[in-house]
Amino acid sequence: MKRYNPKEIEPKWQQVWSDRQAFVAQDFADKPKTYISCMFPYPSGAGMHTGHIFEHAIVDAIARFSRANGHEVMNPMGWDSFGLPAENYAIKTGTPPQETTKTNIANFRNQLQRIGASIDWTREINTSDPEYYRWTQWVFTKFFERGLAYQKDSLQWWCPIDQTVLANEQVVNGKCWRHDGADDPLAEKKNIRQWFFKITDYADALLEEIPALDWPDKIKAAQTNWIGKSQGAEVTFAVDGSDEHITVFTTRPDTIFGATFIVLAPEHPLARTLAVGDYQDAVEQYVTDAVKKTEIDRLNDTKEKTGVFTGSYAINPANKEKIPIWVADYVLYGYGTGAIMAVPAHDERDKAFADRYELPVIEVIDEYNAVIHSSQFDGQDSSNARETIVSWLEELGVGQSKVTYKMRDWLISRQRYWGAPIPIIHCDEHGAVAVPEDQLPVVLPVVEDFAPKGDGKSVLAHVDDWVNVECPTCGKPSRRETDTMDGYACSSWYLLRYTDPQNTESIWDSKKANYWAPVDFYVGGDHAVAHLLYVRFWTHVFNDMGLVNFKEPVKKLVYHGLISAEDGRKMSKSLGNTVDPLDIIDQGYGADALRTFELFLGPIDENSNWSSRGIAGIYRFLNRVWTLTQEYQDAEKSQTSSSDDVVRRLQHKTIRKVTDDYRRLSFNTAIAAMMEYVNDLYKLKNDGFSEDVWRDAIETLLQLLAPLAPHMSEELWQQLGHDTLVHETVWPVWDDALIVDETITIAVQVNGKLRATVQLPADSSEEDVKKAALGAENVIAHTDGKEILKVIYIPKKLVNIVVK
RNA sequence: GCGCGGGUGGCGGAAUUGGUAGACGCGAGGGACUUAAAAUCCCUUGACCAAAAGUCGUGCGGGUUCGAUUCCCGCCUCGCGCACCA
Repeated sequence: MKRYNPKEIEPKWQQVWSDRQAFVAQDFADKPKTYISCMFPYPSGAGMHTGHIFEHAIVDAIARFSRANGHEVMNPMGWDSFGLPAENYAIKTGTPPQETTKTNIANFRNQLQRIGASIDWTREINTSDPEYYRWTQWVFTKFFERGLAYQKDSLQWWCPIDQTVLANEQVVNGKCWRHDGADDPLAEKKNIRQWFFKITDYADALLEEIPALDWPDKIKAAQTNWIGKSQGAEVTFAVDGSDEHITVFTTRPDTIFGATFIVLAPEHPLARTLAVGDYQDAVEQYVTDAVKKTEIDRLNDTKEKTGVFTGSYAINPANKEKIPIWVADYVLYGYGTGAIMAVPAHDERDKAFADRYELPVIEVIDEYNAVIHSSQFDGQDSSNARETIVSWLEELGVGQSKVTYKMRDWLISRQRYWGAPIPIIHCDEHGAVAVPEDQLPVVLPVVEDFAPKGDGKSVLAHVDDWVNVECPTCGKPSRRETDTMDGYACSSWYLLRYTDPQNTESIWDSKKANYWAPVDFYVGGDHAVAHLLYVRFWTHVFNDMGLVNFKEPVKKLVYHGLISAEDGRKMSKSLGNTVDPLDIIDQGYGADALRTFELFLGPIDENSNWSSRGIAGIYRFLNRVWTLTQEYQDAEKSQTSSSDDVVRRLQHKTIRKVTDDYRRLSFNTAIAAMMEYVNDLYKLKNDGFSEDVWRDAIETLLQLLAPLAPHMSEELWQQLGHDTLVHETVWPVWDDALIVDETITIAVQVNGKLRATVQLPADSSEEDVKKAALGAENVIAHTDGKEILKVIYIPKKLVNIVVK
């Protein structure tokens, strides 16, 4: 009898799959298609740990299941290879990111091959490949043409020592992360010209599609929140004794009679100009300090609201009252108009502020939600008053209804080397000019020294022969844009590139994109808003450009949990608690046990922990499948066996259960069902093997198992005499007639408590069942001498006898 | 603070539509095989009880129902996301 040896069979089948090009996806195949993808990885130097393998085990199980169900499956792979770690490594070691990326990709590819992932490697893409980012840049130029890419000044963190822009998370205790000692200066805020994508133009379109997405509610809610649409009004307040006006945004125009002061964000242009007399110095100081705070700091200061009076007053257009104008950092410049009318009676934050600075509070909504102290509007329902007051303000010419979003435009400039260069040339005469399509890609030049020069620019700014070019429009000496694009730009369209990855003429052939996409299953466990919103945004634009005939890129989002280390902490190299998948495979467990085990840990959308003991249980199970198949092959087989009917029934029940579980992506219960099946077959084999029924039972098992443990399934499939791959045979179908049990077990309750179970023929009538239930020994004991009020009958399940 | 999920044996988890709570696995205990061990196979394993019977038991407190892990109300608690968005 052959022994189960994953080390031998796994490389063998990986080679066979590769030789036969078993997973190459055919365009326009004459069968249903399934397009499935994971969120492509950043190829880090550390490689993948067993936590990462979870995602690939899910993808591969779905891909193989779909293939076995007669679908043409595209399961591609690519690399999100631009990013900071490679660049920082280059700064430290001088090794160009191009090189480290290449090495890391080779490592990732090897890991995926060794777990037996059924990937179509002919579609491999890599975001840092010029042939790829050429089209990222092309999209940028199209966005630029459409007014969706634009430059504007924006306040950014700046390190005065390194003379460089800092990301929010690089500011520690108000100082640059590299210079946060006691003597080091505070980081500053500087106005810098940056590139943005106008995602706000698509706020409504993106919001509208959310309800129809087959995505987890959690992600849909997160995106809805992020877009943050709110209906309200803009109201203009005149400044007393001045020509200036302040426009505020409010969602509660019904409370305008209760507005007792105005608050401006510190960044608001009028904050300084409205400061008068003795108040000027304090306002100046407050604004300077506030601008320096990160938004995170402002958040932490929530408990204590601070602000300063400008000395100026505004006129409340509703009641003509003179109300003071304050500056406070609890008002954000980036939202609404950066100014609010404060209604302390009906807003907690305004109340806290009013309490602290002893500002007046006027109630304008009573406990019945009716408007009071509001002149002609008194008595109206507050929600009704929202409309009538806005109409009134409109008539007065000081207000209009207005929709506002929390979402801001997407800042995409990065003063970094390792990214796709923004394809723009700055000309004195023509301003920002897009690099013409026939001059793309703008190839990232190889440099010697990757360290930032301290001027806040990417090192690209110092590659003179790269930077200095002619203006495409007039030919005069001009300079290239030296910022690169946010990595999220590269990942916003890769799912569509997979449909036509080698196209050198256009970003993709629309026929191919429309055939494969949208993605049927997109598997990931991260990026609830950022990437998953950006990829939707780009696809909406592609739809407007006529490049695809759909708006939404992802039909079903499979959002999985994370597998942490055995100690319950997140797996990380620095904690030293990672588990290397290749180690597990090489220890002898093999890839099949690894994959199956990870899917057995629990429901895929929940978090779980790695367990070095648990995998042994799965390995035992696979061994039993192996042994059973060997014993069948080696045994003297008869034509029929006494347990044939039972075997057949179990087989069909298991097909139904496992198929159903796979369809709802409930892999842990599918595995449990197969274990039960194998355990049952183990007992039944003592009755002897019958040739056909057992062959059928075992072949079914191999087919059901193949999406999870493909190597073993192929091997045993071959041993049983097949020369095709497992998935090339049609997925087993169950016969309902064979599943029906001959006897049924009925639970018998008395007053809802289980007192007995009775066995009856499956076709017993309601009367028979009730009779048997009432006649059960222990039931008689509990009903004897009591009045039976009623008998509840649930067919094939239970009888509940209600007694007094 | 708001939003979205969770809380079931020693542990991971199952119960898909309100119908026998604890499938399957891990761990533990016992047995078979073995000179012995590993491996393998079989049995037991929610708590109380010697056992049958019984009682209790799905975070806590109520409710609806013949019947609630499942539905409703009010809490506690853990995780994740967003966070002064007017």
